[in-house]
Amino acid sequence: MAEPVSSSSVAIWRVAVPVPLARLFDYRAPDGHLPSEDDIGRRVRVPFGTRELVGIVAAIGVAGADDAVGLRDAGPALDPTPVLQGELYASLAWLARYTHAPLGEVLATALPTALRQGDPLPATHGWAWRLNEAGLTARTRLRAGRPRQLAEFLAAVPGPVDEDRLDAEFAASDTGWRSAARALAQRGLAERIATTRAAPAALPRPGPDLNPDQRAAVDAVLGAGGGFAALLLDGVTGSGKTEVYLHAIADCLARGRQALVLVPEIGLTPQTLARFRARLGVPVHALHSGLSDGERARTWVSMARGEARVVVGTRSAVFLPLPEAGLIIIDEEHDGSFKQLDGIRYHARDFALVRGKALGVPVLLGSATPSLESLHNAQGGRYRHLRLPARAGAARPPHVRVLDVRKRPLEAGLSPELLEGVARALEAGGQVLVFKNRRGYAPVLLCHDCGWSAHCPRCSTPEKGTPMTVHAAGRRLQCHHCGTRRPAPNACPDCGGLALQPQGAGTERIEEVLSARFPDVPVLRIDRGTTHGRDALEKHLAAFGDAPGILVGTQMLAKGHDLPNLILVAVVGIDEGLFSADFRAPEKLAQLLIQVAGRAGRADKPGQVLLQTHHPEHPLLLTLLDGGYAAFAGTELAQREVAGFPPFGHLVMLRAEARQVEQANAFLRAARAAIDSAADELFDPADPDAMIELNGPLPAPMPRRAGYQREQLLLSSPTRRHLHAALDVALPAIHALPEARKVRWSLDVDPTDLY
DNA sequence: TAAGCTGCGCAA
DNA sequence: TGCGCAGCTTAT
Repeated sequence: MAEPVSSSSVAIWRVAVPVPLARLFDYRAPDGHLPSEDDIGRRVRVPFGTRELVGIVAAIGVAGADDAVGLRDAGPALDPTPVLQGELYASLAWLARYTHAPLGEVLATALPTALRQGDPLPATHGWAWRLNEAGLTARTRLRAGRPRQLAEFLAAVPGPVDEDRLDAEFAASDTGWRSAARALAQRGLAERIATTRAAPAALPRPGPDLNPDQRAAVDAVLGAGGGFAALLLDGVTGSGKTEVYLHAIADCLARGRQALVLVPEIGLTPQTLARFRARLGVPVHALHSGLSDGERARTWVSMARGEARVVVGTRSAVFLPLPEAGLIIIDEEHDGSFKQLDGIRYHARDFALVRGKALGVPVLLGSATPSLESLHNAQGGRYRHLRLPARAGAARPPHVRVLDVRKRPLEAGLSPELLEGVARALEAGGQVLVFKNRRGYAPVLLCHDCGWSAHCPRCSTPEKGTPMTVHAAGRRLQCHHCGTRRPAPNACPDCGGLALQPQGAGTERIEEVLSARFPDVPVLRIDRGTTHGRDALEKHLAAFGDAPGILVGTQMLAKGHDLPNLILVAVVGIDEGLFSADFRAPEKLAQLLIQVAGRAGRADKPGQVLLQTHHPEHPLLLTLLDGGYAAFAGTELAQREVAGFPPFGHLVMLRAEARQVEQANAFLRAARAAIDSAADELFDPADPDAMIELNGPLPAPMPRRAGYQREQLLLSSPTRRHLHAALDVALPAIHALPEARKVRWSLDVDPTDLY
């Protein structure tokens, strides 16, 4: 591979630099360096303008001395071997092409912050504890207690004991072993020593027996024979998806392979980790935003070295190296947090599938409410569809009752029937969850007599205007999309009735009303206002306990911490979700309703769900109640097909923001012209799917944010290929537009939210 | 994107 | 003449 470099030629590194420029930059490699394919993927510090940046060698070359004259010198490579290589490097290069983002930015995004900044690779050795001579003799004289218990354990196990093993061994204790170890060390009885960490052998502990459905699902994963397969595990809440994961991971570990589990941001709780750790018998690494840069880099590197075997992580964990990959799991695959909304706008679930295919390992997507994309793929035979219909144990699904609240007197949006239901549940000694997906202010002005609600005259989809938000104690209406304001009408424009009311309060007002009405029980509000930080939700819920009480909150409550005594879920304020302009709103609402309803009655107590609405005849609700999520998905997919929306059509969103609307608009008009001409150039009359539809420029649903005017241009096509081909042609021209200098713009392939 | 130009308006 | 700053150019 290495070519001799004569004195008249120099080795060139073509470096991917983390700047928004879609090209590589050439540097001279250090004197005497023999260019090698092994350079690709190594980090290198390079001068860039007046700055110095850390880039990744993306290609190598040799130049004659004359050609190299204009080139600057790269610093020495920061790594002896590539940090990004093999499948990961290739998949990231694919991602750069797919997202139309510069390779340097994509590669930088994939690296943990510490490595991105050029820090040396962290040591990944582990620590272990052992008793010294003094400890061995003194241990029997120790007082009963945690240090004594630890000393006995260290004495009973031959050799030093890894901290990971101690973590697993003492996982159940609330105090842990670390303070005990410190106490022993202080008395000179025990010592901590560094260990080189080989890949540990798995010692899984048996879990509960699998039911036939779970067994079949596990067999399907194992039946993939270690090759690529996409499997959709479609299982209702409480049907035991995690057990399937654990068995599949245990098998993966037994084959000496690594497993990666992606979970939504809210799903990575200490309880989840504890369950994985207790069962798998190997260290389970967590990767999430709450960790320090150092910890993230350590996990990344130990995965690259094959030392770490299992990682449970959020979105960015999809960038972990998997040199000995065996299995990738995406839990709650429908969850919106897998899509990155700024920077490199990747979708972790979709990228995980790309990686699984490249790695030749099964990818297991789990959800009680699968995304329509995944269901469509399952129906088309691209994914294996695995179902877990039964709830584990004897628990029955909750009974759902719709409360038609038209013409009913409401207090903070709560009907008498709902309040009565709450009272009865509390009297029965149970807990109640009141779910309201808005906090802060009244989101709609609604006619109590006929169901009319105020819509913005200037913002609309083809079918329906967007609801206006009530401000100033009901005196004013404001559109959150375009900023339009007008006084609230006194009478309903539809029926002339005078029963116009700001509809529903946010969670705060609901909390207030419920506290006043039920002063004898705790009322706990859970939303982004009261609950932020990693473990805040778990802590709140743990403190809430099992005694009768009321939880009020937003979608944060749809997940997390099992509440065995929760016997009533009351859902209020979903009406605005029924009429949202976003084409994904029905899907999100259906998923949310199913998820939150699934929280009721998990133990042996039957659960009840009260669904309060002004639109009891809304097709979404009827379909969902009648046929469940599967029926909803069927009708919704049919509508998506008619509208040409995903998964039948493919979208790309071009967004622009500027101080003046006209600047954003001018840029998008010019971009549209560039895309139009690219599409014309590529148009093949023999291929009717080749057409690209352009929609815009239009104001973004939230047209003004932080002082910037935001406009957008939506591209859609029945096939991805044509969309990408047109963008490949048009984007260099768009980058070069004079109008582009006056705006901040971005491209979002497969946008999940159209704003 | 971020740093460093250039050219202009303005105060002295 | 010296400054602040907006608007541009440029990155190997």
